[in-house]
Amino acid sequence: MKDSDESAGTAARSKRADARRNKETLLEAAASVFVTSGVEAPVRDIAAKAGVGTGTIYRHFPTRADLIVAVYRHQVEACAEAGPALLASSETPHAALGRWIDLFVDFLVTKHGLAAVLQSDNAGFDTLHTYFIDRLVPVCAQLLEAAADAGEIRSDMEALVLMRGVGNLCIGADSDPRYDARRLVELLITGLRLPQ
Amino acid sequence: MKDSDESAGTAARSKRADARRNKETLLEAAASVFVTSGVEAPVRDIAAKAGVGTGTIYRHFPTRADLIVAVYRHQVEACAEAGPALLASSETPHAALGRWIDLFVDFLVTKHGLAAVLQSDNAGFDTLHTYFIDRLVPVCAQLLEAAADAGEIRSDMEALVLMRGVGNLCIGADSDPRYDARRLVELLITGLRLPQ
DNA sequence: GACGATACGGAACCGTGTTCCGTTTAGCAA
DNA sequence: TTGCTAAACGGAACACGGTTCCGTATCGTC
Repeated sequence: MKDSDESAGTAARSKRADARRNKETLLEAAASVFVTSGVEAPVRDIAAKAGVGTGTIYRHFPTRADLIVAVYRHQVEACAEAGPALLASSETPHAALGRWIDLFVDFLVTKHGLAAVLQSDNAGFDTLHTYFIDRLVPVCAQLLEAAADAGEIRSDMEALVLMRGVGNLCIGADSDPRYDARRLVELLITGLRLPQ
Repeated sequence: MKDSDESAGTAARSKRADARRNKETLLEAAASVFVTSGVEAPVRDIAAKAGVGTGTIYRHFPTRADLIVAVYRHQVEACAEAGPALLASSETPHAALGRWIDLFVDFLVTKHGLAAVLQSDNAGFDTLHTYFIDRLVPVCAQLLEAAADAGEIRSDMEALVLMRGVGNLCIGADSDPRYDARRLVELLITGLRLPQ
């Protein structure tokens, strides 16, 4: 809640009304297009759906990645906030970790193509990388540390590596029904366990 | 060894000498460019390096993916053939599986960007998918079955899924030194183990 | 109602893979 | 050796993607 949330803010005087309206329209159009055509949908398609020119998109979102971030921000936040909650409510830290990773996988798998775009080293998606990493890695780290402290898992796995691994496993999970990302992730988490 | 291997063949009469020479030049140029710029290097770069026009590339290799397949065919073949060999020479099937996966990871990780391109659902890379899947999945399946029969691992993991998982884990392994694909793959294989 | 700042639209640009076609050349025959 | 033709070549042109630019339209204020 740092910007673009005008509903309760006292500031936000500078933007023109039509601009704010357009931004909202764009977010809805993008969300809708992402559902049907995947995250890799052409910018022009989104502009068309929203009934605006491409230039308008770029004024509101400097790059495609910013648009993606904006569309999914809420869900990423929810995922991030679920971490501590699960830790508090689960029997063991390892169970919390498992459930949290499950949430993360849910998120990635349901957004057609998001996982693939998340790892693309295509410069220009830096915003996307940075946002996901900055927001989620600390949460994952907390869960990992708790589980390690409880002696449930090995302590030499960095959150960043695990997150990227899970993210990678989710690539292509939608486009091929034979591929079972969730099971592989499960295996990965199992492999993390210390032979008690 | 079905075509393009003229050295010992009695056939191969139809192609003009310069064409054969160019194909060879192209393969070398592509291999060289792939090493320095990655598998995603522009076709034009490869053409330039080889000193030919882009049209020439497309006459020899109908699509970029065909060129990639041609460049790496030898190594994929070697990997495929290593499967049965490892199974015969290792103490246990699970050890053979581990070593074979290691070979596969070696291959993917050292080819800058190959893993990423391998999974891209970008139609047009079908050739690449098909070749890898057709050639390597049966080998992996054989290793998995042997290990399952020996009671070392769970028997409900399909080779295709495992291979794609391992492939996915290798994505981006080169571009970020903090990411440790090999360790994640190890974890995955560990997770496969039956609690003895 | 007028006017200046703000926002808009979409043509234009750049970098991809791929196709197309006029030009060149290898290889054979006379 | 010379001439001919099918094969191969080169690279301009096309399609398609993200992004930029700028003339035009609109908002909001005076």
